[in-house]
Amino acid sequence: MDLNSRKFKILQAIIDDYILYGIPVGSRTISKKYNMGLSSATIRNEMSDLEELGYLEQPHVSAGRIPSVKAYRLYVDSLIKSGVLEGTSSLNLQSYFNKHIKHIEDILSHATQVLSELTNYTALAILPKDTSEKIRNLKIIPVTKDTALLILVMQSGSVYNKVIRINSGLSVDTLNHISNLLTESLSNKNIDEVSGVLFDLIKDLNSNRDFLIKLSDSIKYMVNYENHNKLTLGGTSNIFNYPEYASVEKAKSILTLLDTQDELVELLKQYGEMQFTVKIGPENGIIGLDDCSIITATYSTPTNARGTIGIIGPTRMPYKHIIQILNNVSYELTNLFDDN
Amino acid sequence: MDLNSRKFKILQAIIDDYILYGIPVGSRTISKKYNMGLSSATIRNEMSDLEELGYLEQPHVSAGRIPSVKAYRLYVDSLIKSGVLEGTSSLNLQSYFNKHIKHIEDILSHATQVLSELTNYTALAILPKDTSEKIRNLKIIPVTKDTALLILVMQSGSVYNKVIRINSGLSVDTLNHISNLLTESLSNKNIDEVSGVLFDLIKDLNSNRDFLIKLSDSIKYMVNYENHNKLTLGGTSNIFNYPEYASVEKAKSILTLLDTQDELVELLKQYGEMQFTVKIGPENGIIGLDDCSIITATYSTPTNARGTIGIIGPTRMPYKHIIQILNNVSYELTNLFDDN
DNA sequence: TGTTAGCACTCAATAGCAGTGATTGCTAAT
DNA sequence: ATTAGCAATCACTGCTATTGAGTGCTAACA
Repeated sequence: MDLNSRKFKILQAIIDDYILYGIPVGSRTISKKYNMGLSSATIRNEMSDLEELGYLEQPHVSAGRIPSVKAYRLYVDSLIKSGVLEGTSSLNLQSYFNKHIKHIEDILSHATQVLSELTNYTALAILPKDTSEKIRNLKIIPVTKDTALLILVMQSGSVYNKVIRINSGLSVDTLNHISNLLTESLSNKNIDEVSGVLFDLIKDLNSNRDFLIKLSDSIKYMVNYENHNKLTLGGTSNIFNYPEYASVEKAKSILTLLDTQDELVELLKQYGEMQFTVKIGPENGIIGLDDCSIITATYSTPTNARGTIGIIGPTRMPYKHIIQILNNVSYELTNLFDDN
Repeated sequence: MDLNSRKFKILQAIIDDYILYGIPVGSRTISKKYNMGLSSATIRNEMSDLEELGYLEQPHVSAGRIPSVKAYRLYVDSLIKSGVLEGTSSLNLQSYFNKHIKHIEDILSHATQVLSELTNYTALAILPKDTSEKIRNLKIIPVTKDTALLILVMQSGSVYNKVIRINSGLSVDTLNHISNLLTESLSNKNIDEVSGVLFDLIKDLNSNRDFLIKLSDSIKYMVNYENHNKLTLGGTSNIFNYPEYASVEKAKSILTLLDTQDELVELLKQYGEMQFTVKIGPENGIIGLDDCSIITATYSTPTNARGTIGIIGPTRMPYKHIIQILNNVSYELTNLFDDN
């Protein structure tokens, strides 16, 4: 027994119906609504086979059947193979943004907002992390007697800042001097080059050794960790639109996850390797998220750094529709950055 | 008929019991558990009076009674009068923070986290807004041909940054020049003085007029609006700990509110006028938030700018406990800033 | 006059139960 | 290979009876 074309058609009909109504689908429904030219009894036999093959599940014996994760997976794979990811964007994301020039953080926050409105699911995204991005400018501004502010501006316009402790022996002029020296020697260098450059500088200067080492660490820390462990969220409360999360425990578990962020950030980072991912139910690997699907796409900045944007929702999800929207949004997002 | 001391004692017992268990309280419960030395019948009579006075409500005739907003208000007022706000903090917030020097944003975010864990409610806070805060440093860094980054550092170490459009006629050197000039003339000035200083500068320079005006607007915008319209949240999913929000619509409405932020930000700003506020149920004035209480306290930074931190939860709330915790947290928070 | 015991009454909540209907699996006929 | 027919299953619905926590009222009591 294998999955012939008739079985596939029936399975598809069941998935479509279940996605639409969210209640178990019976043989009679398929026979009548999806005019297959087959009686309910025949469908019944096929459904029994499909269950044996692992594509369908039965909540209880007198209920209809619901698609399994395996079925969704088949469905999504065939969708993607059929070219749902192609086609130009009918969406003009640009029009959703006002004309102010914005930071990437603002753009992304806005994009998740838009995405959540378009899909009615919760949207989530992470900022791109670009180790090859070049430093543009560096400045050390004294704040108190023994603290200063380290400000780092990247070529893309990203700004990082961090309070650092300074040796009280360092005068404002010295700091200014170091600041200028560093801007000069670090500009157009990327993060991986910082250590090397500072090492050379230490040799030349032969003073302020500890301070420069600490600076180097701070710079690396800022660029590598700050911002890149933070989820951008949109439409958090959309979760409640679905009967799957009508029970408070379910909703709580997912909202706690969104609150905690860490696990999801890791997931998105991981997914960022792929242009497009669809993780159905337990495929995402997070315990307690077995009945959620996560769909992600990557977007890129002009410097070719890649971030991830996606949505999270119940396993029962109009995959085709959502995939198209997400595809468009990530495409438009990339465009938007190019223009800016 | 007025609220004599016995009635008050009974009312207090009812409130205590209801806060603890969340189910309507009957006369027998009070008579037995709170050994008043009175029979249930007597309590019954008193409860009937209390209902007439507006302190109690009956969900239905054969249920017990629950405290009204008026009752909670009386209870909280008497708590505050009895000096619950005094007494030193037994809490050492400092120990919750690691030893890294942090930005105020990080500290506040951490503080809401701690507060939500201590109270089991959702904590919310806004950053202080200090119009008297002085500018320390200003820098304009070109990013693309026609955009630049405006970076503003305040005396407190707060950093604002914004992408601005520049006239392509402006060279890097000119920008640098303007940047230095502005740092010189604006440092130690507060926001209200920016317009005046720039006006004088325009007269002297007699060029780049439009650019300087735009800069002045940008500066004012950054300091006045950025950051100050953003809620810092902690323990969002704590809402689900309470049977009051077991229904999904309830939970959804409050989470949507937290999502939207605007209304709550306005509220907190307004409450910032007071050292301490307890708004019970409809007293907060937000529609759809009739059955939530909001308790806030102000904290202050070394420059005497005041921010607001608080919690939001169901009307049934252990006010005494929460007020004490919040009082301690705001006190410790203020201390923390002083040390830093 | 305030307090209390007693009692009838109310009503939400719960449990039990029968009926309904959607759906299945199996069998026998086509 | 397909289908009609049928018994069996079982969640769901709606009805009824029961329970029990609670009230208000009245009459007796200190």
